[in-house]
Amino acid sequence: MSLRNYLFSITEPAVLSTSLLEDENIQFDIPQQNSFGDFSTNIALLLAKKAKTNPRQLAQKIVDAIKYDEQIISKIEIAGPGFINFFYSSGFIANSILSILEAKSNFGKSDKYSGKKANVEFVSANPTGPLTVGHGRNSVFGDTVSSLLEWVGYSVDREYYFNNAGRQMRVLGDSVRIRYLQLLGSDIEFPADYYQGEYITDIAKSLVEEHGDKLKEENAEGLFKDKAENVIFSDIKETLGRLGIRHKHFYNENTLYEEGKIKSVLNIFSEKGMSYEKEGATWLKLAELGNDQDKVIVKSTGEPTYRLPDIAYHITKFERGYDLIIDIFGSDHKDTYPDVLAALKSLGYNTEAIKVLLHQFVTVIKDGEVVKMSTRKANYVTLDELVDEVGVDVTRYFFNMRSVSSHMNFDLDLAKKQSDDNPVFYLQYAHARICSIIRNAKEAGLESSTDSLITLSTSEEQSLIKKLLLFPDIVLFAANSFETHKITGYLQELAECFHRFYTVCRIIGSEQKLAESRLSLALATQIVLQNGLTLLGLSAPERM
RNA sequence: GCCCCGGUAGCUCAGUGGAUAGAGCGUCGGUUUCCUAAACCGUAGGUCGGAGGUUCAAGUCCUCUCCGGGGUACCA
Repeated sequence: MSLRNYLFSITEPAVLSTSLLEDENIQFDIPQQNSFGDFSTNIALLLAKKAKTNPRQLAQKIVDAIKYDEQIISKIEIAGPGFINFFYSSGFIANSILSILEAKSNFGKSDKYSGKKANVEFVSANPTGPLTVGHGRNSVFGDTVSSLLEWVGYSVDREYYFNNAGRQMRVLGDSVRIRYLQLLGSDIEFPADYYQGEYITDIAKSLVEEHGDKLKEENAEGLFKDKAENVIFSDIKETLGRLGIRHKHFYNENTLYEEGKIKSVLNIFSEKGMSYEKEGATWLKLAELGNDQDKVIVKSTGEPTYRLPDIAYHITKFERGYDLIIDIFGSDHKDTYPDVLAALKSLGYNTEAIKVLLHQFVTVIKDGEVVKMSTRKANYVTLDELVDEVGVDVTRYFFNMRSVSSHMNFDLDLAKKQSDDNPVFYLQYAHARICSIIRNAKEAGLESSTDSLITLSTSEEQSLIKKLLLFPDIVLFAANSFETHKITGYLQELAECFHRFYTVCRIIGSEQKLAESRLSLALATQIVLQNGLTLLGLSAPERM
């Protein structure tokens, strides 16, 4: 039982006994100041009005009714306007690290959602060019959210949705074709709105090498497009692979056409009277569903707009039996998904199961200037270049350390310059330090023991243990809110607690029982650091 | 016009309606006969964009407003 759960178990009956608890949830916060205890609740402040009494009197009444184990809780105080502050006994805290040492790599995991299936769709960039730093945020965040969900029991399928047909891809194929002709000496002009990137020329070069001038009469959509798609897609997968990201499914939009799912959705809309024809196009009655206005789902050219396959695609996710469906988009998709959700809802699907997580844009700053990202204009910094410069760990850490709702500034020069002094190294260093202690202890013949954990009583030791015990709560909280930056923030605080402990509390050379206990504490810290780093997809180095 | 996100220390950003608003980097100063100084300790730095309101309590919730970003297609 976590520390928080124990408090709930003793406090709820006490509050109930005052006959005041109805729908109020008892919250336990960790106060900023140690003098306010290990945990604090404001329940008396919230219920005072209902109880027609003042908060402090009510708090006293509740405290009097709390039955607790004095081995666990050392004291309960009322403070300020009516807070109830709980102090755990230091012996109980110290012995709690047993749970960490026993759980090992499972510490922090829970089975809260076991048996549930989740689908997390992310990256989903069409194969028109290399992944950029902008895609990096989506990729890393999506992968980490997936891991978080796995840690709380979900079975997670990572999915990549792509489209290798349509106008974009025609332009891509034609871009390669024109570069190919230019390489063969043609003075044909390269249109300004075609893909300007150098990778296009590279692909054209390899075609020249493979086929000579035999492709002069080929059209854009055949070999040129296919070659471009294959090369680009394998680059994308390689980049993701470097970051440790592997999708289980690559879902091709084309499948929806081949399997008749587009037609079938169209038929349903038509049968239900949800669509109509106007000016040669097919419109969906979104206004009736509470959205701003009706939107086109099939253009007058006969081509569907993106909404139609998106709807059909999400239907397949429901059909595939997912309990939780997560879509990770950049903020530029803000106005597209409400249409899809409204349509799905009207078809009887439970759209509560769909969570659309929008992340704000990454502003890349290079040489002191903002880089305006555009694949078409070849004005971008690729994700590969970023990984080359700062490494996998820094890249993953950086994209996970900010709330996704915040616009992120990514100063490349700074990231490079600070790579020796980066926050990720701070916590990796804590891990390496522990590994070093373990090596030295072995040499000195010191073995860890949990027989006298009660000797861990200094404020540095106690703070560290309390921080360690918090990990499962943080994981669950982060998973429920899909916030990976809660994990990076927590690990940062944990490393800080450890470094302080390390500075003040010597292990090897201390009195035997104390040394054994402190070594146990170091081992427990190593477990939590390693688990946290693993969850984020970062390495836990043994030496630095 | 309308919709979404942001505005908190010099910079980048945390901050469950709670007690004296925090961290990292940068400033300035200190710590090493001792398990890794990629560390630790201290210092300075704030009208939480602005104005109203709700509340015992507002950086946090509501209204209005200013600034920056994104969107508002028969593009995706």
